[in-house]
Amino acid sequence: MTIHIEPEALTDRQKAVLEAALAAMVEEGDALTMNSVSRRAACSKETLYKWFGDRDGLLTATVRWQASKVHAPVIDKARLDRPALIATLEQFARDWLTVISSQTSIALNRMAVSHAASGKTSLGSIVLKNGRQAMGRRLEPVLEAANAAGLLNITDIDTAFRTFFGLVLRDVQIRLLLGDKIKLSAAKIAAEAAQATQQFIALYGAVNHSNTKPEG
Amino acid sequence: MTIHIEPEALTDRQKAVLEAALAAMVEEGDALTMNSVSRRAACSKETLYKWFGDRDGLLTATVRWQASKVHAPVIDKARLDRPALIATLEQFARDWLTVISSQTSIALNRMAVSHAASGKTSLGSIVLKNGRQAMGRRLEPVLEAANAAGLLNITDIDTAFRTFFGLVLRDVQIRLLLGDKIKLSAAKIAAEAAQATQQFIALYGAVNHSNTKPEG
DNA sequence: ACAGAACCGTAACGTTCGTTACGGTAAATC
DNA sequence: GATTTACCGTAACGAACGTTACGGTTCTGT
Repeated sequence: MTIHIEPEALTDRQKAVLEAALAAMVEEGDALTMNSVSRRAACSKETLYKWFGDRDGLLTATVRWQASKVHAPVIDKARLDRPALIATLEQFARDWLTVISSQTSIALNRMAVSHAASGKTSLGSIVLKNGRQAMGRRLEPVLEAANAAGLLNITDIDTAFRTFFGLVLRDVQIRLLLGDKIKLSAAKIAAEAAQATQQFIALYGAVNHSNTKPEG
Repeated sequence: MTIHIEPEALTDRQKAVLEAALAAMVEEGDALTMNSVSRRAACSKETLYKWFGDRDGLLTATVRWQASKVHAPVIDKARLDRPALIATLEQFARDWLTVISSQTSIALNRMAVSHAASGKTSLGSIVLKNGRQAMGRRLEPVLEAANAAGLLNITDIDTAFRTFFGLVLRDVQIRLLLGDKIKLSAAKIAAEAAQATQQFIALYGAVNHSNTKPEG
């Protein structure tokens, strides 16, 4: 029996427990046990079961809790000229790379992938909805606005977003998930974000005023 | 105790057992048991342990066995003009998308991701070496040849490959790993491969003779 | 034909871990 | 102050599964 608790309806104590579960996920991965979580949270296993039903409910609540914490910053489409568009895309790419390369994101994605392998796609769909899909919902209005402003020349918004997705993430996410040791400094993230933006503009920019090369 | 057996030194019977283990991976994921494998392979568990040491050894041998089966077709760099380059890149992208979207590849990558979460990076590095890295070793000579022939204008081969990686795979791999139901028909794969190639040429092509748009 | 090895099928062992149950404590409610 | 509620810590139960052991069968070499 899995219990559904909306993230908004969580008490402070419950949030603290989920935070402990999150830490356990990061450090132990899918091998985390109800014991280790209860020890970390300094609570009894009985409480875990009363609040979250079973192990699956605890994992789901933890993923939902983490998802609810990530708030997409609002992007202002007020004055959208070419420099503003570039700045927005770069910021977006930086944020994205930063999140993706965080230990928390890696642990959550690994957990969701493992669950998807067992037919339990609930975690997978949650991560998908709050990861890739949330990014799409957040960026697509910007692309549409840029399209309307004559800055971009996009016929299919979804395809354009998926292209931006590929240009930003490249092989980073899969390598991180597979345990490849990558050191992504802030400078490197900024450089990758700038390059991805440059390439995206080169592909979809309506008019290219600069002679920038794809790579510097 | 994990036993190492080179894939070339496997008997036919052992290959059949690993094939059964592979099928078990695809159908049961990480939840596969020594029992299910032995039942599938019609062999005794004692044999599994004698041949592969332990569960981890069996999984590793299975991944290595699958990896040894995938032979990278040789790409002829003899006559490399622009149409030949485009055809090569498209073929490469098609093959890649086809492999990535296969049930076997999905199961193996999921297994490796799960293992990486437990600190066991052996499977992850194997999959990485035979996936992303093998693709790089295979494509980079082509890019270098195209560069030398004046067809492409690449300063950093590795970065260019990672860009191609992103343009081809986009969000497909992570969505598949997370359990998203995507139906990738041969036609769709061909279209995506063509588009990725077109975009790659648009970014790195030395001279653009055609007025093709990034998407059609 | 016969000895030995290899292998199959099944049973048994031990551990881990999810789940439940229970006694004890502290705070809240009346 | 008594009672209820919520929670902690620990113990105990039961199932799943990795691992090992064993008797029976087939294959191999001589």
